[in-house]
Amino acid sequence: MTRPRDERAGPTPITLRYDDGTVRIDGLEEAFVSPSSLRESVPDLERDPRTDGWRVPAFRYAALRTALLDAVTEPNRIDDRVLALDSLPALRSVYELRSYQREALETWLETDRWGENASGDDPNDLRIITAPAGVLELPTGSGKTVIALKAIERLSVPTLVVVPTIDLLEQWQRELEREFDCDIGRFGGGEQRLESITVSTYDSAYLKADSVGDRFGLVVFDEVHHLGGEGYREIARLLAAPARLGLTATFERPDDAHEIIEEIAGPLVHRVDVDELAGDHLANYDLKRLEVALASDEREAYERAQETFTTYLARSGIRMQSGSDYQELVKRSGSDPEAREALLARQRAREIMYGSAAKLEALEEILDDHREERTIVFTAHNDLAYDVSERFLMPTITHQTGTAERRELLERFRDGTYTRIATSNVLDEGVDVPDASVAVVLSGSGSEREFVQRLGRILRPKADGSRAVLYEVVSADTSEEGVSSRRRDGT
DNA sequence: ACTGACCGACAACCAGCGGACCCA
DNA sequence: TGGGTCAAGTTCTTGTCGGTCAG
Repeated sequence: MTRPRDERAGPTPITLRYDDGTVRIDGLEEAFVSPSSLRESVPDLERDPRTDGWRVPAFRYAALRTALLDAVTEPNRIDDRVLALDSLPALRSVYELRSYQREALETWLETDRWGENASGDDPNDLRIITAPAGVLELPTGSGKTVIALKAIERLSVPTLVVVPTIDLLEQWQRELEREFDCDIGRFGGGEQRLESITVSTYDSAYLKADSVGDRFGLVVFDEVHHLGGEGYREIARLLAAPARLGLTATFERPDDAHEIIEEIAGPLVHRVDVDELAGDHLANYDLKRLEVALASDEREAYERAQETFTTYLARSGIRMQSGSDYQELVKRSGSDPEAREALLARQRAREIMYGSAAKLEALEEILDDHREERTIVFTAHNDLAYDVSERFLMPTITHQTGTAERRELLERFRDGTYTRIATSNVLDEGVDVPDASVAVVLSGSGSEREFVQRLGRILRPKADGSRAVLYEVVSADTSEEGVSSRRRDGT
């Protein structure tokens, strides 16, 4: 299928093509456009010695196009062949947005950075009237999916939706099929099928992006914080899609990789806080923190392990003030057996304070207080999850739980056969967990993201309007107090 | 069709105390 | 002078996920 060449374009137009995750630019010098002037808005413009042209990573396409339209007097001299978009039936979504959802969507739409529509005779350009790019931060349970569905409807352009887990892959596929009544493609879970609207896992998108990067006008990154990973960020770089929407409940990352996400997916443009929605669209909630003491033998073992750790630090001159100091310790442990011993001792200390006997006592009381309520108990380690399971006779889900068993347990939890469930990190993200009203964080990391996700499990509005409770059980006089305050910094 | 084993990716990982050095 | 930066050889362990392949 060839497109008619524009006769009025005069001699040698600038040609843009998609090529393996990049945009190839030919005819720049012939049109008297200086590459250095383009570099201001397209920093990674590079000469390609093999083709004697220029090249940018595909994610710069929108910026490149805008810059070129500014630099060229006659728009016709740009022959834009980057996107190869299929036609799409008119999309109609029946969802009514809530007011905060509408506000988020409109803010995102206003981030348009598409240049004026240039070569108007190309059906491929006409489809895209705007190219917004940005990230929305909204709490779990606030209906992020619905906003994305509306965004897809508004742009009505072939769209790739990228999600972290197979569970989410299936949820999105169902939603999209129901909403738009057309075939939905799928990359992931053993299937590689391209359609105008396609859902993909991050892993499959990583494998396919360079070959299908010209087929979408819009890309939606669900749980966009994953895009900060070293490998996953390539996905966004290889796609030419000028419109980008990122969704997450917790945008900022401790490693500052959100700055990279802003570059490749768009800046954070709108955020809604949990407390703005609590009581109205989400359940009201209480946070309770219980401190428990270590038993004397635990205390002794804890101090001994901590001692081993700190003595090594003192002897080796590591200051342990920031993350890089910790990295340093880890590096040394590769060659220095004493450093390794110190790290293992620290690990033992953590296991002791995370799984102390008194925590199980405290849990017993909590469970007594909430007998008939649906309760999820979270732990940091599988061992503790299994301990809880054994002592209180409640089912456990860890990553070792098979898919069939996992599905059955969640189903029974949903229908009320089980009112309690214990889990490690499995249910933090991406799994469709039935609503609960009580969450007990028996142990966990200092991650604010983990905390927010666990809190999200109890925030769906209750039918009777009752409040949800999240308990944190912390070992007193241990470094867990610091861990606990770190994770709650954002709330 | 499902399962288990394997692999790679990702994330969290954080006593406190100072000292040498560089640059504006 | 005052304030910010920061070591080297490439890195602990645990937990979780997706993709792949064999049976």
